[in-house]
Amino acid sequence: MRCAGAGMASATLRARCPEPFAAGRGGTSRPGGDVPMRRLSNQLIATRREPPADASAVSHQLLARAGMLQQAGAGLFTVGPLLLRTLQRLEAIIREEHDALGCQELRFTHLQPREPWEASGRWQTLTEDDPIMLRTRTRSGAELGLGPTHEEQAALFAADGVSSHRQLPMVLYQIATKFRDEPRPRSGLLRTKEFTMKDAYSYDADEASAAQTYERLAEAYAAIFARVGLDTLRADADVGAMGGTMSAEFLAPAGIGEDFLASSDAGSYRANTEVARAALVAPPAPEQRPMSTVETPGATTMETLQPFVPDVPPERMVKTLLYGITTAEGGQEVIAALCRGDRSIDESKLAKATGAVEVAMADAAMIRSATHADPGYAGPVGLAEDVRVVGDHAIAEVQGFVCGGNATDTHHRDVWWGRDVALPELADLDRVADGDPAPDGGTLSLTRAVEVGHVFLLGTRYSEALGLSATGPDGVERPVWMGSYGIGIERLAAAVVEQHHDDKGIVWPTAVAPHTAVVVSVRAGDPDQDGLAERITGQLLDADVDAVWDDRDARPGVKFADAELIGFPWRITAGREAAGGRVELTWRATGETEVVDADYAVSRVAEDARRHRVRLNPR
RNA sequence: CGGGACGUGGCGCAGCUUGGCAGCGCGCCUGCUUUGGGAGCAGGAGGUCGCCGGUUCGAAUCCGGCCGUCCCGACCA
Repeated sequence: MRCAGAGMASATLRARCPEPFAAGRGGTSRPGGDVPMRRLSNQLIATRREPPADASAVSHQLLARAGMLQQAGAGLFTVGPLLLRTLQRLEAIIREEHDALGCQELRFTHLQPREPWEASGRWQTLTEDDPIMLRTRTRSGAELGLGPTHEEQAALFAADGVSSHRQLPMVLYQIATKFRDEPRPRSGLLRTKEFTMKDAYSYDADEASAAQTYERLAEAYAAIFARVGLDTLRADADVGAMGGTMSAEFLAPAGIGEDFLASSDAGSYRANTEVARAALVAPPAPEQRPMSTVETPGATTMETLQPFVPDVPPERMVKTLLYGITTAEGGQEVIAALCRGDRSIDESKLAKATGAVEVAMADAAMIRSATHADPGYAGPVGLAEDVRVVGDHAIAEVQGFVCGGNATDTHHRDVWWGRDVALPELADLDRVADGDPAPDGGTLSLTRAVEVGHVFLLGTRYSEALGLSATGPDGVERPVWMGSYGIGIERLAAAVVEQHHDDKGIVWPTAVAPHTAVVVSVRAGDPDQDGLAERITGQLLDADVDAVWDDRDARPGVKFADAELIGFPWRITAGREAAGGRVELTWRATGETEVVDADYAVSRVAEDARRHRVRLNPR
């Protein structure tokens, strides 16, 4: 990395070089000055025509083809120099938005002692029940977890310094590596075992203040994703294993997403399908008639049942599905889950409602023992005593319904809750689907999406467990309200690629591109072209534009294809008209090209860069 | 963890059914020509066929075990 040189633009370029290399040393064989890192000929550009066979997600394929990524193992990736620049830009944007709110950056340890995890009650959960935390032992026998998250440490750090409400509210954050032993890493960078995360922790004296802080962080998240150029929606989410009182996630619609976002066309309702509710209209109750039994040979599904009870619509039926669940303590239990005949059960909601760690459809033997019938005839009336019954809220509104008779080829009709059978425990078990009525009066549609950010209002769980409290204005000491806020950096980059690409490659938004502009000299060695290209590169750098010069001795087609695959927002091409000081200016997103004076190209790109300025080295 | 697939030069793949010299495309190296959309010609380098064991005169190929990777599901802070 030598930085001296005698080329025409070397004075300006030299100013950009790291101090120790900025002076001394002789010339170079390369034409026109010498700022190696600003020349693609000195960088490793390992583009490929074809993606590795293991890459299936578009973002994984394109990042791998662009040479920005290399897989080290399942869910483990080496981030190449170009991708690192993008990650650094993402981090810079996140820092700026957090610092603007007065958040303070710090760094927790990756290795965390067992004891605080014991104190919060999460050691067992995270190392045994759902062993997502990798752990190890020191030579002296101390047990350590490799941090999958840092609530415990966040509570402990604050406990050491916070004692009064006057020090609050406060937000601490870090940007650091997280380790999670994911059972199934997938889709390239979207789900990995090791990744960079921005995690923030908020501290407030009371709930009202905590809710405000939570809201401000959520707004900052929206601002961050907007700057990044990622289309995201904020949605109500599952509080999950974190525990807490409120939670929202930021979902970036993308075909590869693991989450489903239910959103209303009326615009005011959005939720992850894990918690989404449809606004179901209760079917009108029929005239009271005594419960009766109907012979229904072979009617083991809603469709085959319908002809036997033609006057009863599916919404006036109650479906009974039997599940075998595994509880957190390892126990096995049979659950009868009830929903309306026209609806279905969301198994993740069922798991949450029953406290199950695992839910599976019951097998035929379990069904026979619970119902004394072949599969397909289960119902709430007369189930085996030891079967726990849980119903979706919507079934409470259904009366005079049809349900399985717990005898082969038999159903009951005109069943009334309270009269014929007790209304069971109720919970939200309903699986929402495309076209369902939304709570805000609109219609729900489901979209695949990538979860790029998640915010939690935690309450006082961790502060109580770890001794974090503050004295209020009334002189009473109370546990501090905490919140926790995460953004996955690599996943964010991958989501951007999922949303911004075309058949030629990646189309980075300006704010997060590895470089804002690439200057291409069409024929390496042509003095006019090289001279102009280097001059432009220098001018761009002086204008604070992150530019590189593709000075490689390669055919133009290769350079163009690489520029498009890597996805630089701007390409300035010094070619035929270089001698006259004219270049082509190409906007990657549209492919639009115009022939302009070099100075105009520089100012045009500089203007775009200014609009999307990201400070890579703050302070 | 359940189901499915795959593992052969750097990358993508064929060969395996029916055992008999390890191949193709891209990339790489050298030379000449070429030079505005992934160049042409000529020459060349590069592979313990994932690992271990078995069967066989002989194994990339058949058998067993193991490891690794991907996809679907389960799970997911």
